[in-house]
Amino acid sequence: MDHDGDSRTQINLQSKRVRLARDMRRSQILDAAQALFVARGWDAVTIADVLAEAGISKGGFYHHFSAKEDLLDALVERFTERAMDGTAGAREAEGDALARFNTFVDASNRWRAEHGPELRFFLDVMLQPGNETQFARINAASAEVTLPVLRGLIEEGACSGRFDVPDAGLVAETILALGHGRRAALRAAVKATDAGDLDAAALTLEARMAGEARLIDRLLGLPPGSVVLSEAGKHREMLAAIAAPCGDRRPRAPKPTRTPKPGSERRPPC
Amino acid sequence: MDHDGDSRTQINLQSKRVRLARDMRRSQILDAAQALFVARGWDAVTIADVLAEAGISKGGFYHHFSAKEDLLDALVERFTERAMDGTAGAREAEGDALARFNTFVDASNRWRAEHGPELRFFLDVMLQPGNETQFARINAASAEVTLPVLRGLIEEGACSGRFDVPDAGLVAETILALGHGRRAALRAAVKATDAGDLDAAALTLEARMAGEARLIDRLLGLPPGSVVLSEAGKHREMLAAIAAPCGDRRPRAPKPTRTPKPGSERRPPC
DNA sequence: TCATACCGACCAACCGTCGGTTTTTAAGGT
DNA sequence: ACCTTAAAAACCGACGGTTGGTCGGTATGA
Repeated sequence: MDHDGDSRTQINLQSKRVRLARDMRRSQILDAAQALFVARGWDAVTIADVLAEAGISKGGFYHHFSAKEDLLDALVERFTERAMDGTAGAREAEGDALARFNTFVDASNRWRAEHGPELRFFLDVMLQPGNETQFARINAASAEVTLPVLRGLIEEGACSGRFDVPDAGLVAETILALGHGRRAALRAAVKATDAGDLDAAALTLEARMAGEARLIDRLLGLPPGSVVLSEAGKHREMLAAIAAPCGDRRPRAPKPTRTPKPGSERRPPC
Repeated sequence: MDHDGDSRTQINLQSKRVRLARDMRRSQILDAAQALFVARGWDAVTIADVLAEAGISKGGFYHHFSAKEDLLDALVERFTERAMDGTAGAREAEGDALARFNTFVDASNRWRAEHGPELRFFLDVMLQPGNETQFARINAASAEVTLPVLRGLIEEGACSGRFDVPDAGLVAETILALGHGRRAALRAAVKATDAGDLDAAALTLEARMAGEARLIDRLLGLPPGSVVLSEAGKHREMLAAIAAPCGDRRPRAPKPTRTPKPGSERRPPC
């Protein structure tokens, strides 16, 4: 590398930044990055943006993360780690297979309700165009954790004769896939809730969940009404929890992909 | 950037490149891009790569496509356009709802078998890390086309009393989601086939398809064995069609994400 | 005093633009 | 018919500005 070699000799004079413990800085950077991804999306957020938001230099950042991608991995890991704790206790519930199944569903629903804002991030942001990569990873990580649990539950029910299932793995996978499609419905519901139409949104969601429950009944070989995905009115409060926690609306990033405007302004007034 | 600033005055002397009709060049570029994406993945392919592969200049490229993203859109459009023609005829089949359903499934299976190489592209490439964006688009476009058809078929069967279905849309969505999960299985099967273990791969696939069929039976409220996803041995020949058409193995792009090696070589010897 | 958190100037590479050139097509004049 | 002229479209490749990532070096807590 042969460039002007003497400009580097200038001495750093304004290092007023504090020195933090490793995990502190990491999570601080993670928080900053997550906030930015929420507002703008993966591609539209540059490393420089994260640097500014976190208040750290480039060198500092690359001391903790090896690449922009690494940021995503860490984000996913943090999320799934937290999510696992939420539903881990439901594994050793009591009762027969069906009761345990319903308990598990209820636990994950409850966890979802309690983590509204965070969920909104992975619900709202991941689905906006340009974030498919993150979404896929989150999804894969999530499935990797929940699929074995679900399959275990179903297999157990099949062994005890409570369920009538030809292939537990396939059924578990299908149920999970069902939830995958639900995201779109949830997204629409959140949107409607934001627009003030909570009742209609809750009703629609409730209908979908009821439909799903009946499908799962069939998949498990149970009479209709066995599986209960939600008590009445449960989704209303869940929607309320997920819906925008602050009064301010998001900036509505109008640039899902890379900005092709090199003119002067690069970012809309947030 | 201070390099020789007057180099522009040199006159282009070697314009030996032929001039092609609009659609010709477009599809030529598309072919080149597709081949590269197959080999390396979305992020690892630069515009310059496509330029070189297609034998066209940057200006020429941007005369036909507005951005790299546009390339993907065009690719998706071209694919779905071709795919639609393949199964369009199956819509007006004869017989009762179940027979029509089976015909539809059979038609799409047949189409899949006939377009092995192309399918392999969307199967093999889209699933490699870093291609989630394309995969999501392909998937969305595909669903947008096939979901209404499937739902129509199911609704019709529900009206005629042939099917027992609470929510046709939900069931259609679930069946489609089933196919989504199947991709992973197919991928594994293709891999096994490449490794020479065609029999085992076909057997595994056959088992999965049988399981799926029984699930769909339940979803549609039919007795077991009604839905037929494949005649015996059908998957063997399909696998054979999909499996690598050429004897040479792909370069196995070792850099799914951006290459952080600025040393000297940027691309491994292909 | 030694590891490590941290800094910021720098670099290569990339995408997309721009002024310009060449070829084709269309129009008009004779 | 033929030539001339003009507009349109295909095509070129050097350049600008931005981005992700590197590197030598500094500061600080244990």
